[in-house]
Amino acid sequence: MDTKTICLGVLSLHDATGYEIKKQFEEGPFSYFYDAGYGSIYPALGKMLSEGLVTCVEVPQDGRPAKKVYSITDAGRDVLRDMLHVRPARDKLRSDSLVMLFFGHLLETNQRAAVFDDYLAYYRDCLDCLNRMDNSESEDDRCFVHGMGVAVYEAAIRHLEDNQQAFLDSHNAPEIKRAAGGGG
Amino acid sequence: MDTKTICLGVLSLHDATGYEIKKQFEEGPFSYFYDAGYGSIYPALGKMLSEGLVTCVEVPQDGRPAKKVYSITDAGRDVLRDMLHVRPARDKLRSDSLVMLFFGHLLETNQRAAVFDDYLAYYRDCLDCLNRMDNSESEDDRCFVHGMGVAVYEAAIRHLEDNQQAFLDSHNAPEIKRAAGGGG
DNA sequence: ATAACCATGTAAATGGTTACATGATTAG
DNA sequence: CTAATCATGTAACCATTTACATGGTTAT
Repeated sequence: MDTKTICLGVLSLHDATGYEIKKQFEEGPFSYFYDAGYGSIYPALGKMLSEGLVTCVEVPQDGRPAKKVYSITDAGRDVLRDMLHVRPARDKLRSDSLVMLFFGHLLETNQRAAVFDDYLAYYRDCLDCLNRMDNSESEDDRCFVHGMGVAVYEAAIRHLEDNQQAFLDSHNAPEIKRAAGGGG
Repeated sequence: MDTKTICLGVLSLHDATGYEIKKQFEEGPFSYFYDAGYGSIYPALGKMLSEGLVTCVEVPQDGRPAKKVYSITDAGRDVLRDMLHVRPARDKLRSDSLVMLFFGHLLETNQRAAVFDDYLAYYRDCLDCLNRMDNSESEDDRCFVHGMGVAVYEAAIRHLEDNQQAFLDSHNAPEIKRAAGGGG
């Protein structure tokens, strides 16, 4: 599943410019499970235009470069449908922050705490972002996926909050850890 | 954070072959937040060998190609430490399955149910895999990250289980949805 | 027989990020 | 004045995936 497919998906919901599609990945319902930068969106749009999967209307604007509003075509809808019929790849998560926390013993105390705090703040932002979204107009599909993101972010935040003190303490006083632990 | 860094991380815990490193990404504690194939692991190991970050001992075996057991060097530990001091990139999740469920209305009823079932089964496998792991020898760092994976997978599974019926029903009978909903 | 596991590696192709290039408007 | 937002696009670089290449052992 590449940038082309996901752009086609966004356009199947409503017309959009490349700029607006990016915002969907940043602040919209896609933010939980997909991301793409301008460097992949614009070329994808251009390619699909040449393939007849989308059309484009240039809307001149005062003082700004013309907006290019893309719309999906019937051929585009067919291709999107086909793309949704291939076996999905497994989910792929890559988390540099978790790598760092995993090797937390190699960091200084304050560095480790900073990484932890930033990570927690980051997840809170993600959750806020999902919660800010107006879901009242959404189909059930979208509500379900949105709810999945909320559930996962909440679980992550809860784990971070519940274990923050223990995680940071354990590095500072390893002897105490052994003495305090019941064992078994 | 690239394959080199994460391989170095694995080797900082214990010596390993490329094959064994891959297994760590598949079934080990890294499975939640990192993945890499042979196509990136072997070249990374070769490059690090030439840079003096790791050493390699060839262990001949009966009937099989010689095992190459890699060990991290002091220079390797320094580089790893440095790599852990750059600002971490944001987490990146890519989920084809959620894209499919998001556009579930474009799939046939049985296809949609199949994607859903496979996704739930996949998450259960992931959770089982983490739970099978022996964590008793692990440091607190590792336990914390392991616990994060468990918490997130459990939340995802709960959401999938709790909403499966409603998700599938909503597509089959959209009129009923409207009639049943209290609104507001 | 067949599949899965052990074990390594390369080359081509794909895909994505980052830096570059441009430039007006609006809010602080 | 500065930063952010709106708005598009290319080129170079980087990283990863996939297919290819090899081949014995063990379990079903």
